[in-house]
Amino acid sequence: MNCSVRGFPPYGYIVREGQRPNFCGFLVAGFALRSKLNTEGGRQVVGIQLPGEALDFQHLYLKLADHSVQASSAASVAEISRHELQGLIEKRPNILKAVVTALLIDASIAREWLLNNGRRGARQRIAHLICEIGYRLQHHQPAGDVSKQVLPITQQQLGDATGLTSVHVNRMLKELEEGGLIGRKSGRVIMTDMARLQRVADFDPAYLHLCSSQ
Amino acid sequence: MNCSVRGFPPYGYIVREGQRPNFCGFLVAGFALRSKLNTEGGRQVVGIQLPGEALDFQHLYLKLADHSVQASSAASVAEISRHELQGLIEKRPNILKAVVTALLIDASIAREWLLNNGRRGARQRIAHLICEIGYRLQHHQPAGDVSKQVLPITQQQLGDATGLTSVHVNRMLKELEEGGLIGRKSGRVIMTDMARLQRVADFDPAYLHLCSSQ
DNA sequence: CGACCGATTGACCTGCGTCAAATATCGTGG
DNA sequence: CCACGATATTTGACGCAGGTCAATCGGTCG
Repeated sequence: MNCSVRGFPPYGYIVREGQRPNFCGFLVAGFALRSKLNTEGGRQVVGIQLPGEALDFQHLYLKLADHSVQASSAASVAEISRHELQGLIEKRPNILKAVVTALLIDASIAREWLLNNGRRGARQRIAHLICEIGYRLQHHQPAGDVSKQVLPITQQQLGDATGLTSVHVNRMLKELEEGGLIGRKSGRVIMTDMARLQRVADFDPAYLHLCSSQ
Repeated sequence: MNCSVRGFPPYGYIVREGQRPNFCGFLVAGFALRSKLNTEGGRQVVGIQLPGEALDFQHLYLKLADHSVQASSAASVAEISRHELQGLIEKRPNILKAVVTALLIDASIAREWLLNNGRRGARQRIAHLICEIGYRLQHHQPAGDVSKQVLPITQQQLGDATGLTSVHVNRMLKELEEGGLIGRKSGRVIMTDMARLQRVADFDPAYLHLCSSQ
């Protein structure tokens, strides 16, 4: 199998909207954001990818990328040609199942984001997203202690993901901190009290399907 | 192949959130909505399905449904057991490709909805959704004339899909009508001027991937 | 040290929500 | 065909969550 690893700087584009990607990438290290723009320049983050996750199944059988994928920190990406991956899927039921399951989970997360951004107020909305990132981080590194890590997302990015302005995100983070629900470190978030935050956020991890693939 | 057709009344549940669906459904006639609820009872519509589309690929390899699917008019649904569909996918590359492509398009639509609901104002947001429904209707019935049809969605449902209240949807529809951008018939929307509406809505159909599966 | 990007804060404004009442539409049974 | 109830639309008055604008602060990197 032909597979190489490429490095990306922070803000480097891994896939650009409108482009035709010819390989499928897996995030080996670092973090990435999926995003779209409207014509007025508004940016919406439509997904967050953590180390170990796939980046480009989205375009496996489609001609053009409908959104961009961008490194949000220094990142390295393992690449396999799209054609080769298609071959693997058709021959190996295990791989087919893994790929489709990953796609289904991504879609489930997008739907939960729709609910979150559409039907929760700013405080809950931000708290919910923080919970999601915490859960997913923990799942990827069961040994690590999320309550001591600085989350890999800026206030600007939190705003772009929740449909809020960074100014308002800042106000809400201040409140959450004052309530003892989160910690801060030079402007970034630390999940010091997952249990309480989860209650405030109306967060139920079922949609992440962490241990429920069939 | 074992396949039966079932009828559903308006508002009948085809799949319930939290349930384990054991079959995959195809909408033969009528319309369906995908939706999720938060704990305060807020409802978010996360997708709309038109005749001819698949309803349950979402749960092909996942244990539990993360959202509900509900008929929004009288509907009939052709069902095939999930197990049987899994077998077909593994044996027939054509079917695999069709199923994955449908999933990818659904996911692309969800991402566009995130952008729409997060980064556009109420007027644009509603106009955009109307454009999408019009485009998809037209694609499913190339012979029909969308500009004469009443769209299969209520103002309440438009609100649940865009993250707005039905009251505000009503105000915006009134404005759109006064501007000559849409028609109305007993409270429902008619797309009388697709071209102009599209411009107002910042609508670009690329994300529907209507003719761009690989 | 200087430049730059992100976080922080305050003052002010507006788009959309809330509440509530009136009106229209549709399906059902008499 | 009409009366009725249930459901959806429509409208107005009012309030607030979150946006906008702008200035300041802080950390990081060359």
